Amino acid sequence: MATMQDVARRAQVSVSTVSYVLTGARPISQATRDKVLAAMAELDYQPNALARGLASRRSRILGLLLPMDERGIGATETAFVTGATSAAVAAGYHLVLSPIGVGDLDELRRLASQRILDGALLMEVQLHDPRVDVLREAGVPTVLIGRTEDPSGLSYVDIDFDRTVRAAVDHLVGLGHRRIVYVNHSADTIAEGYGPALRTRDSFTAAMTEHGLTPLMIPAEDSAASGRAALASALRQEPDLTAVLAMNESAVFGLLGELSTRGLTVPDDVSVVSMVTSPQVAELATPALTAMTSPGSALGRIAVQTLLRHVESGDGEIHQELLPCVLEVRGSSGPPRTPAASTTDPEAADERSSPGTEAARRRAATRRRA
Amino acid sequence: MATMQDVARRAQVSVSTVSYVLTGARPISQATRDKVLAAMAELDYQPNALARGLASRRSRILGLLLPMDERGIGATETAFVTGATSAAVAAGYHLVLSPIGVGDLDELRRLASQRILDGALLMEVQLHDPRVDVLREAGVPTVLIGRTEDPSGLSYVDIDFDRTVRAAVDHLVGLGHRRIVYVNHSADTIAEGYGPALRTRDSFTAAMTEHGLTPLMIPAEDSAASGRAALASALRQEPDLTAVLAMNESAVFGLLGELSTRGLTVPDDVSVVSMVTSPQVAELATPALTAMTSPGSALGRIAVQTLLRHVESGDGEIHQELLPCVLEVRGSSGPPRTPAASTTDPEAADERSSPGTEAARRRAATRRRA
DNA sequence: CCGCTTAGTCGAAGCGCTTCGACAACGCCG
DNA sequence: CGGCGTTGTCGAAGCGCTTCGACTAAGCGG
Repeated sequence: MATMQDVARRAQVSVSTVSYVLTGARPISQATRDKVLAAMAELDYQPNALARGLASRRSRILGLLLPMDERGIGATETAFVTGATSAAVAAGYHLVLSPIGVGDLDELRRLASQRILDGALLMEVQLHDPRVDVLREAGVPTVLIGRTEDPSGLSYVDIDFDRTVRAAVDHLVGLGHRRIVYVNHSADTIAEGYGPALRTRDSFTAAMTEHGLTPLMIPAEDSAASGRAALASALRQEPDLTAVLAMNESAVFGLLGELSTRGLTVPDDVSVVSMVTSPQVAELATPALTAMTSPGSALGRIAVQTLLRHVESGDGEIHQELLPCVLEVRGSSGPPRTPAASTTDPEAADERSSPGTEAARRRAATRRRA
Repeated sequence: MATMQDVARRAQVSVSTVSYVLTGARPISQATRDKVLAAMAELDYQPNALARGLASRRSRILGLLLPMDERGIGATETAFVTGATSAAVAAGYHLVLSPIGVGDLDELRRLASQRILDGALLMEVQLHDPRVDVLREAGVPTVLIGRTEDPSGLSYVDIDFDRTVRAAVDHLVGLGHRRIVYVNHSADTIAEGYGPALRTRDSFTAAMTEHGLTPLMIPAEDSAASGRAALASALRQEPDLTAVLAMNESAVFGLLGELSTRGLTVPDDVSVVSMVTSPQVAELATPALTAMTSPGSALGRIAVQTLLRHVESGDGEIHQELLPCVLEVRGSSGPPRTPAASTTDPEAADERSSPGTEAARRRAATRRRA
């Protein structure tokens, strides 16, 4: 493995000159630069990142702290990661993921205090996230993906849950739905301070109230079984419901199963809209789910650029940005059968639907199997 | 940030003594050790990983090279990652994930030649994986998760696809199925050299043949739509099929949707077994999928231990190990309705099933909605 | 033509740690 | 009791790089 010494010798210049060619910290004449670059190429020289980091006090490594629960990493997070990675690489940094959640504070402390990371991106941020304090104590510049309860003084990027929920509600209300139930994460998750669950709950309540409708929220664990239970509970509390808005990807599938078990069709009897769901997952369902798609890749890019600004300018000004999810209408949402009669004959319901719509087409397809 | 100098001064010993306390490279008396440890605690000393790495030529960082396609990381991979992480941390190493696929060879080369990693774990290994060569050239010890076509001279851990497929086939044959179709990944994926797709294909053919049955394999893209198409194609080629074995998680859901659309029930009309599928995903389906659960966490642990043996012993002997997935019977598999008549009256089919089995119970539950 | 800035290069001093050789002090053996 | 292997500690020499001060050679306005 060639060192800078070798390059310098071969190019007949001093080590510092080679360094300046690499870093651009001082001007180097074109002739010298060419000699040095040629020597590097011939020796297949690669700078030793550790030595460089030690001398410059900058590792050029960014950490993405990404809790991994047993469910894995969804397409949304993946988009975020790829967006962040390409932004980091473009800036000459490495982006490494570390599966560190709020439970692994010791490992985080090690990572942060050992000066391995120039900066950190925090995913799955909780309202009171101890990781933020650990990083601050260690003096590691940080950008949050999500928000703590009081994010003042912290840079973050996050989904604009308020606009997202409102867009979803508007979509359903626009289709004619009045009885809409919101399936959220579990009560425990909410109590534990999971921001998205809280924020969407509040926005849902506000949006429904503004439309003059009564908000009904049902919590559900992140499991299919719990989704089934949630639907049962929803139908008990609101037998006339015509639409479900869900924040809980795992529960949605159970919910769809339960609808089918009860002989209710989607979207004829009940429309289903899933929040913050990737196209790939939405397409798994039959019919495919109308969903709010998250701007994952853009969030990742913005987060890295913000972080680098902090890293390179020794803590620049804070930057806070919210991006909404965009509505993608698929087969699971359509006009309600009739405002009050959810048990009407299917043929009758068909009469009042515009025959050319996607929803109508799907409904017809679904009926074929009856 | 305190340095080793500070600790040495405070403990009234030399820097090297402090170092020996930390590394244990030479014996230190208990009294001295205590003084040093006390000083470290008082100063909240954390060694600088970069300096340590530079001096010792060992970064104590292991890389997990994990391609991220748009679908994200499944529960299987997650289990692997957590298993690997805890093994690494237990050994005093950091384990960082890097989303590097076969397309990011340049980034991999940077990472490998810059001496940041002591070793690498390679996931989603292809039969001819260029990453292996890059790592070998850079002299980075590597353990594969999966296998290249000719893995001689390389350490790896992998799923024992042969035993896994045979277990799945045995399960179905044991239930009485004779017409079993295998839904694999796409022809492109196979052509591209995706090991699991090839190996399971071959094992399926062998297992079926040994049972005196005719193997039928249908390729499918990793999407629900393609799963639907695959089922349609399967029914065209083998109208009497009673069971589907699937290697393709995304396609399974489309396949289930298509079964339902055609009025075929699971497992009454068709049994479905999914390969290398996590319990979490299996539970998303209705009924929950009988599946082969991968030994993810154990694979991760073994991989790291193998890698560390290479790292610490300057390339020890190679280690190759295969672990099978274990069968978990859920609601999607049961005895076939009748060997030849797939359109028989459901009540008649019930006559010949053992009434106490889980499968029978589920079938009864399913029929309730008719 | 003089002093001044600017471009271009070099040497040396670290960055914070590991590791090697040296050495003192201590039993322990015959 | 003299030589010898252990044990415990120290000082110094790096690891491969960045960066600072210094120096030379132009370039330039007055």
